Amino acid sequence: MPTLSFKLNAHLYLRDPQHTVLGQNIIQVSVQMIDRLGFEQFTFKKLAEEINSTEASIYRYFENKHRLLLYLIGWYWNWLEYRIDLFTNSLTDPREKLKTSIRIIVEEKKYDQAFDFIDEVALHRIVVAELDKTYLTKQVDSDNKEGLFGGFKSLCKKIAEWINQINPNYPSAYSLISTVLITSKQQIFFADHLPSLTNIGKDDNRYLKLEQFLESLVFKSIQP
Amino acid sequence: MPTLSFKLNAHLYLRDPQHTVLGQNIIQVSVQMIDRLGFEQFTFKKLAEEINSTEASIYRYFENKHRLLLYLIGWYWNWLEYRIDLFTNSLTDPREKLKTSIRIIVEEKKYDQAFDFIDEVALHRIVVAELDKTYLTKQVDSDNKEGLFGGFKSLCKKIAEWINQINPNYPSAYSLISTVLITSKQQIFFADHLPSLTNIGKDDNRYLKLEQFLESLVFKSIQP
DNA sequence: GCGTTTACGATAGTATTACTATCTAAATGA
DNA sequence: TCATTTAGATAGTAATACTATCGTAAACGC
Repeated sequence: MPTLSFKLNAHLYLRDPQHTVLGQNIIQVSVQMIDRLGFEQFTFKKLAEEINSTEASIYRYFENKHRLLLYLIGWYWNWLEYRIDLFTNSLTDPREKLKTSIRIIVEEKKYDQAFDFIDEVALHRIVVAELDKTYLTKQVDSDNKEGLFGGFKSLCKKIAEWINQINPNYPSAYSLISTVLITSKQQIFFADHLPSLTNIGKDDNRYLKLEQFLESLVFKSIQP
Repeated sequence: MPTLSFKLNAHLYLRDPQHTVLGQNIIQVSVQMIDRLGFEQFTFKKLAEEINSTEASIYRYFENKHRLLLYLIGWYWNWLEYRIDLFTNSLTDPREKLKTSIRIIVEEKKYDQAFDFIDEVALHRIVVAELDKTYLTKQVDSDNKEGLFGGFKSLCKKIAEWINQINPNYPSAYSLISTVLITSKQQIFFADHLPSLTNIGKDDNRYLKLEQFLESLVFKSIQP
């Protein structure tokens, strides 16, 4: 199986981390560390120690740690969209495409061999815990102008268009799908930490329950 | 009209800010400042300067700024629940109660004279922008054990019970209502900053559109 | 094969943040 | 009146999020 890579918005980084050993190291180890420490406790200094490099060297790749988070989560959305493309490719019915998308959005993530040096399982946990921090900032407008949220928007648009094919009169396709994308992470977080805010448990079939919840939410909502 | 106050979980503060002039000042001015600066840029030092007090004095009321945010947002949930109680009190049909709740959750907030020294309009903007930061932390579990999220949970439970009265077989009442509570803030944020993720605009009838989106989401979902 | 760019490690330094500690004065209250 | 509570004043600390400069080794172009 060939190794793939995504072309991410060039404003996300100063030097493309996919092209060098140090860059790949930064990505790989930062995923582990943010997953372990949480984004607040994670610093470039700690990362530098772990990869036997220096703070200054990391700053040559990323302007700051917020951009690194945007990069990682941007990568995640690209990866999700790639997977959705992969599995909807052969389908023609937009209902089937939508259903498949929801399954892929929700499904328990496994390590994807097609992408070296990214631990998708840890990255998924990062998205669950840190996603909202990417846009809940005072610089959201300037970040957005630079296109740093392109991955999320692109995915949203793709699925919203299928919804509009199913029911052209449904007026809230974008709201519905952004809600689904975010809720799919949030409900997992609640199940783990604030269980009285959810009906999803900690058991093995949590992903199935979540899928049923969201699938019914979406298909009932868009029904004419 | 009498002035009311809420009894918040005592773990939220070290000294009850509602009981002293300094405390009330801390609350009132921190709402203005967090609204203006955002939670990240807001510091106890800046607050102390603005109210002509000292950092040390503020630390006598709140252990840290995260607890202050939890306090303010806890206050907000209490206020929302109080308003929902006020308007559903006279209703008997759980469908009506649910519908009214959604209206109150979504509605454009106005200054509430019943509560001195809290600017509900600014506080609502804080909830829109900062809510997720209250629980997306590494200490969420210990915060939760201390009951710091009680306001959110209480509101969730109340509304979930109405859903279960309407359709006892709907299996995701808690997930649905926590989704609605959070989405109601998120979609406003998207409308202001990431408009391609929502169908809600910046226009005057945004609250009406949001209400229709969420009302249809909820009632179609719980239909047997 | 020689000069030049590039990459990166090493080191130092800075303003700010999020506290903690201690001391004193004024107000309160029994 | 005396003890306690409350808060202002001041000082200090470890950590964070950078910025700046320097030296060197490898790679790259011609």
